[in-house]
Amino acid sequence: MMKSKIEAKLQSLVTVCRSQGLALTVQRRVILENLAGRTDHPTADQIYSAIKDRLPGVSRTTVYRVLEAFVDLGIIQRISNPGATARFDAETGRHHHLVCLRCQKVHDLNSPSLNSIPLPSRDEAAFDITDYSITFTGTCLDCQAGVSS
Amino acid sequence: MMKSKIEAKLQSLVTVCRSQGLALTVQRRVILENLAGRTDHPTADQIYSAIKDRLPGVSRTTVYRVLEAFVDLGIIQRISNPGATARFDAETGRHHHLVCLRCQKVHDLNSPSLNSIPLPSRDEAAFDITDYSITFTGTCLDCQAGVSS
DNA sequence: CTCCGTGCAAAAGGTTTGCACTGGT
DNA sequence: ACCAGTGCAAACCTTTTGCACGGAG
Repeated sequence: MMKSKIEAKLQSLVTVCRSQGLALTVQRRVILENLAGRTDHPTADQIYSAIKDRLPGVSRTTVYRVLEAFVDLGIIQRISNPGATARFDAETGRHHHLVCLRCQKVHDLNSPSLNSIPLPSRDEAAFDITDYSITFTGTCLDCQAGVSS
Repeated sequence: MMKSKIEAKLQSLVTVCRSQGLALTVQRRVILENLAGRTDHPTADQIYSAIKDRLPGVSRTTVYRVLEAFVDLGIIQRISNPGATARFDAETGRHHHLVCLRCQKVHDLNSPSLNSIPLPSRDEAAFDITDYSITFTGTCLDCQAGVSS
């Protein structure tokens, strides 16, 4: 029953690959299976470590490439902001961010109503929450106007 | 009037430095002034590029070190998840994340009430929002239990 | 005067790229 | 058989670290 989630993922991989004419390689299957089967949010390298036993000779490069392909296909998600380089903000109060998926710019959003959403309880989250920030993703008006390639 | 925000930041820098016995160097002032004066969320390198005219001979290293110091002092904020390495998630539906500031692990949080917060309007945000994700920061129960160094 | 902070250079990740080969369709 | 996908090695980019000098407190 927990397994069906993994299988659903693998199924969508099959479907997407078929429709896009992409190769359904062992590497892709194993990588997706591994990622779908864990609840932490591994880095590429952690996935590499986890699968290299089952897939001897697999290379780190492949893991990176496969993960990137999956993200493009919408099968998996990359968390952290795009570009993965640290960004800094002089605004230290609680505020939120609008990340443009096209140009990757980050805009601030101050909205009082968003600054007091009900926090999950310590018990519900199994976590001691001290703060939060909402990241909205979408397209900024500039990018909508100048529709480039 | 817009300038007072920058000055307030510089003022807090002065205060903090005094109270902590830290040096109030030109580099620190210029870097903070630059960051406080822009609304994008620059990377360390973007700040470096911006200030190297006004501060010839400044090194990238210093920018990194100063920014890190500011983050520690609570004067500025680092956005993107800690560690800055990309993490992947097979869960593509809307869900939220609990990031432990101590061990940097990322946990999922599914909470129906958080999945339907009122989105800012397109006009309010000047942005076409397609999705969002809330990142809660704090300490996970494991880290609270095993209080390590 | 004493250290903290800086600059340089080099190291240390993490990620990407070029090229030849292998394997899926 | 063809072309996408893979593996390897090297390149690349961002960030960190060691060490000696210079300026702030």
